[in-house]
Amino acid sequence: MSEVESFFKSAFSVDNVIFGFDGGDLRVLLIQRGAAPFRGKWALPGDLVYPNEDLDTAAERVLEQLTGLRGVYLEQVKAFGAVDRHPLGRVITVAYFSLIKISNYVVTPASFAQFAQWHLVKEVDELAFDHNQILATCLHQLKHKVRNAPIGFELLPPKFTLTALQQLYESILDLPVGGIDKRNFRKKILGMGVLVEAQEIQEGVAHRPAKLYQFDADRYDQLVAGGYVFDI
Amino acid sequence: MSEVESFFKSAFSVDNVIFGFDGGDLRVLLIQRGAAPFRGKWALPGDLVYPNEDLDTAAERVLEQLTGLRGVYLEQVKAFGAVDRHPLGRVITVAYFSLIKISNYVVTPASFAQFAQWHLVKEVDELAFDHNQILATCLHQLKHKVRNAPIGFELLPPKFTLTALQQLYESILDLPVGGIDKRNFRKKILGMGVLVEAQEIQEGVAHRPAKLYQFDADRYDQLVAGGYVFDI
DNA sequence: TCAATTGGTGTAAAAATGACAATAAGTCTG
DNA sequence: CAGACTTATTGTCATTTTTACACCAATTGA
Repeated sequence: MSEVESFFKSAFSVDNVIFGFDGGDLRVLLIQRGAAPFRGKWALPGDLVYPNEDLDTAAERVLEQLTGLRGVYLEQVKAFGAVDRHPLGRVITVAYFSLIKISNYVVTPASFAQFAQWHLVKEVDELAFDHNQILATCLHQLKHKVRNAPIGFELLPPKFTLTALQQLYESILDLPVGGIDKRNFRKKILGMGVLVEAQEIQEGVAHRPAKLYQFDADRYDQLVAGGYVFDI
Repeated sequence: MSEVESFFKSAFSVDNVIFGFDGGDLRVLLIQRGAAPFRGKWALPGDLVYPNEDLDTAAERVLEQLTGLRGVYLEQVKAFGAVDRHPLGRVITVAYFSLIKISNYVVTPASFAQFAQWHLVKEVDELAFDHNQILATCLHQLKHKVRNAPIGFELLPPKFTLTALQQLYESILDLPVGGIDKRNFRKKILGMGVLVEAQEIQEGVAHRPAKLYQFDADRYDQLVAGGYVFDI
């Protein structure tokens, strides 16, 4: 075997850290492994990358196989390449994270998974491989991203209240309830000019109904084109 | 060949984007390839990762082989994994960037390179593989990082003038000369409390000599431990 | 000594942030 | 239907941060 050939003995995988939000809590989608190694352990949904498949395409495929979902926010975080991270050989993995609204999707476990389940991020226990480390890195990235890009809005219904939006940020950023000042939050978010009133009010609540707002993507794109940087 | 085996036909490499500063300009270290593919083309210094070598270790090795340098700032950026990015097979590469002071190192080209040379970042032409894309991504990362971590100081002599420091930021951030207000810059950087006066002044200049300052790493670590976030 | 060059400094206006509490609009219960 | 309950909505003031801006100081060299 030539020296060059000895290098072509490796594989790579993608691991998706799919964060989900259900209206109150930040969760992450885990599968219970149905095959060795780590059979029975919870793990991030990942898969080997096909030889003729781009990395980004592979990440989209895994996401779609697990959630039936296309076109959501999906971003590469980084590669994890410790020599001994996979017991069966040299496998580098590339981590992606995405963020979806749990209620929009029915999770359909892939063949290599016995179960797929949404776990509270705060209660995740020991995972297979180096997945705890990957999760931690992606969680850090998520917190950074949610503050610097308008990705949070996709987790809410198209029309939402400002209180719901505030609670979403408090949940993802792991702040106590009310950790953000309500008046200052409203001043800031409305001051951005990317929300428009839906001209409707909340229904079915046993108290004063709140106004509903919508995210104005066109307006946001305009602002970005003019150099605007989202920051909350 | 089993299905699993068919996946272990890939290789990975690291490509280092080594930014250097020579007192005035931001440069990047490129090699001229001495072997196919892309023989004769300029490329980022990279190498295949040994089968029993961690990714981070490989990046450090490549950096050391090219510059004789250890212990400098080195950070993974992301993986690049388009199917056709390498003409000889499926090779994913993981990009790292580092930042060094050009005058500190003598570049010693590795075997696969005919020449290694510092190129002005602004004048880099067409590179081998997808290296233009990698360079662009790393440059973006560098600009972000230099604003949020005190990595710029390592590019200057241990004792430096505030004007030199300001010019360094202007150069890396691609701002016009004087693009940063001198008074505001000094107020901000001195207000951080991470610079101490060296109690010396500049010598050999045909004008009023400037005070020299030093970066106080201990003080910076203290501040970080207390929650301080570098931001310029 | 004077011209040339770069070093060093303060202030005021504007903008952003952060702290803080009372009234409004509904539902529900008795 | 009155009163209790719950959440929605709104503004001000003090503080901090940011930005814009111009003159005198120190040295070299002709």
